[in-house]
Amino acid sequence: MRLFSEQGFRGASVAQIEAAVGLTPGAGGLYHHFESKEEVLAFGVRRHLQRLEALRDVRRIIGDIGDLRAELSVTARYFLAELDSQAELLQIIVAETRRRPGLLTEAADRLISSTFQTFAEWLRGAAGQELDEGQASTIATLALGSLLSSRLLPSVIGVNSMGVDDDSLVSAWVDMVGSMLRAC
Amino acid sequence: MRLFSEQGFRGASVAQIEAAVGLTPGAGGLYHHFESKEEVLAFGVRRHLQRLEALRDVRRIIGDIGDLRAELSVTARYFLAELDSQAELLQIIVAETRRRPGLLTEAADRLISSTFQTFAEWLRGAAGQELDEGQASTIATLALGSLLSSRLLPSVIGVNSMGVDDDSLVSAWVDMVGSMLRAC
Amino acid sequence: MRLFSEQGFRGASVAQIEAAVGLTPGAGGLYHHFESKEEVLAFGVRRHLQRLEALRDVRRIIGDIGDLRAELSVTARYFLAELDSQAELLQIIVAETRRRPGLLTEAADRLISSTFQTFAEWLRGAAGQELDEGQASTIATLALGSLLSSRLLPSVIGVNSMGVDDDSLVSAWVDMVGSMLRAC
Amino acid sequence: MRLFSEQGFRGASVAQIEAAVGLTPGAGGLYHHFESKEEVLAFGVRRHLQRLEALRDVRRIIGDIGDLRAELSVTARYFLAELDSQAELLQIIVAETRRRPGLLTEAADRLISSTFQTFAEWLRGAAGQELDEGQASTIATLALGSLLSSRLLPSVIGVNSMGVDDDSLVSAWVDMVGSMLRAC
DNA sequence: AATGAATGAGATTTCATTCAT
DNA sequence: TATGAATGAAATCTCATTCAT
Repeated sequence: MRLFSEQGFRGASVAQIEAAVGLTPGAGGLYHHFESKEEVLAFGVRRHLQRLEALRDVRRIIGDIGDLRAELSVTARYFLAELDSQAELLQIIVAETRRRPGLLTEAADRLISSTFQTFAEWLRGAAGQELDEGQASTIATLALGSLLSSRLLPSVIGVNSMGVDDDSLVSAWVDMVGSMLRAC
Repeated sequence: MRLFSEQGFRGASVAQIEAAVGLTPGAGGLYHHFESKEEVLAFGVRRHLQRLEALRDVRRIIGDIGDLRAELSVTARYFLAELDSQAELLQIIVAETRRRPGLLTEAADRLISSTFQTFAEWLRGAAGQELDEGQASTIATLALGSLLSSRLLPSVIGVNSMGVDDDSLVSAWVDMVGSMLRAC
Repeated sequence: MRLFSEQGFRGASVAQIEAAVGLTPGAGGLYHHFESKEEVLAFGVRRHLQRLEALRDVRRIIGDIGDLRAELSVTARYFLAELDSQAELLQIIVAETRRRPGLLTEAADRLISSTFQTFAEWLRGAAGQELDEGQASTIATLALGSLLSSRLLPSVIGVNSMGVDDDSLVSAWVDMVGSMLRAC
Repeated sequence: MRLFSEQGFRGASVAQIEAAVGLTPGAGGLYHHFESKEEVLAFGVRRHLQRLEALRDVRRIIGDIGDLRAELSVTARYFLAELDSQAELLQIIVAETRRRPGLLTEAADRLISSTFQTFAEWLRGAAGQELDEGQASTIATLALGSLLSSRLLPSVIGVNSMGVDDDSLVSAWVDMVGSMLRAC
């Protein structure tokens, strides 16, 4: 997965992968363990998603805190941690999803879409009934999107534009989401 | 550029490019016009950046509107338009910058970083002196980041998570930025 | 011919040749003057051989000097001059004859074989009847061969082994050939 | 090496080399054994030079014979044998050194220059102190040059000018070198 | 389970040559 | 006569995959 994230799926040759795990490069030893190069990626993606699952179980344990601001803060930090722990997968998804949809759209959904949806639902719960589905979606899109791109910019595009540290970011983000909720 | 954005730099073969412009694929006709495949990308990037420049000139014409909310609204729509008109370039940047920094980091800076910085400066002007540099950076990161990822998700990752339309998005975004400015 | 001698027949591209004579490289202008790249070489070889002919006419003018040592000295210097004036042709012959016999074996014969034969005949005349054909051939082979390789080594192989100047070389060569003739 | 000597480095295609060793032509099987076509030449040259080394070890065994004429005769035959056993290398050197100096100048030095120098030194030993360095160099140039070109003409230029057999050649050469030494 | 060796397919690039203008 | 443009053929090299050992 490191090789795939650094060099892309085509760029990472089977020989490199073999060398990286201690097999003789170019000898085809990989094919005793995987049917094809594509299967290697599929396996790696599955394993990443399992780790993600584990992380989410932990999240469930934390459960309700009661205080909205605290809850938002934990959510932000948790989402950023998720992105960081899946940085390799994120890079692979960003670079390859459009060209290799089979494996990766599901991963993109599980890593991103589902998070957005879950957050939108949670927002509706937290805000009472006053928030309709469209409003919740909009807030979720803006709120999680801002966190997502704060990770995408440096890790994927290589642009560390503003140099904002995580504490300031999360704190401002909590205020921001809070005021959006209040405004509805 | 279409081929590069769809299939990546390596994935788009010279033969495909030749076929796409009406040359016999695989006959090397491309090399009468460009020194190498890399030069084709370089040229395409340059042309995209020139179009961006033109777009920014138009932006300058709009100038001050006076009303903060209207100004923010124009800014949001303008930034989204920029991203849309450079969708191909954006996809190429996202997929290739880390592997082919030579050509693309400059493009990433011009398309993204500089926009973030300009917006941060504009924020300080709009908010009076009460906004320090760090605060402006944080707001810019969150605000533009949320718009950026609303475009990145569908066009690059292929995830159209929430189905929020642009009008709702911009309207919510203007409220959001407005309240962040007031909060400082 | 300069390009052919420096880069070989294949190595010198038609585009380079065109550029060297002021035509647009790669535009095929050469084909208004020659049927093919091979014809260019053929023409160049012919022109070189004509110059050689001219040089030999000059040689004929000198004619008999009467003194054997003086005659040998002139012969040596003349042969070296011939090789120097045909240095380009010599390099082409050495590098390409085996691969492109059509054009070049005739040139090799005219530049080298015929010189050897003429010299062998001259030797028999100069030595009286005591020299049979085989002896004359042997002496010619050794004598002209030594001069030939003194030019081949630096100009073709790029080895300037011993740094012997032409005057010493010719003087020793005259002694050498003289004593060989006397020995028979 | 046969292909390189017959067709030149560029002329001998990787596919031909593969076919010549029983690999499927054009399948790139060569690259499992060599990094590049150039490496194939480098390896072949190294191997030829090793054989040369071996031949020279044999030469050392012969050592002093005591009789000058016998010694010269052995030297001539040995030098001719060296050239014959390295005929392929010699052809490659002659055709390619100027265009591909990296690999071949060293080979040219080892095959030719060093022989010339060694012979010049040996001459000074054999002639007593009466021979200065310049004289020795001149004699070596003429003497070995004549043998060298007797091989270069047929094998490289394809001109078998005079049809002199080796026995006559060596015998006349021994007389020739002997008289040059006496003349000093 | 690992490897040395091979191969078909395909990549980028070069180039002699042709041709309408 | 010169040129811009094109093309078929071939060159070097890469690589995923297979297979006997």
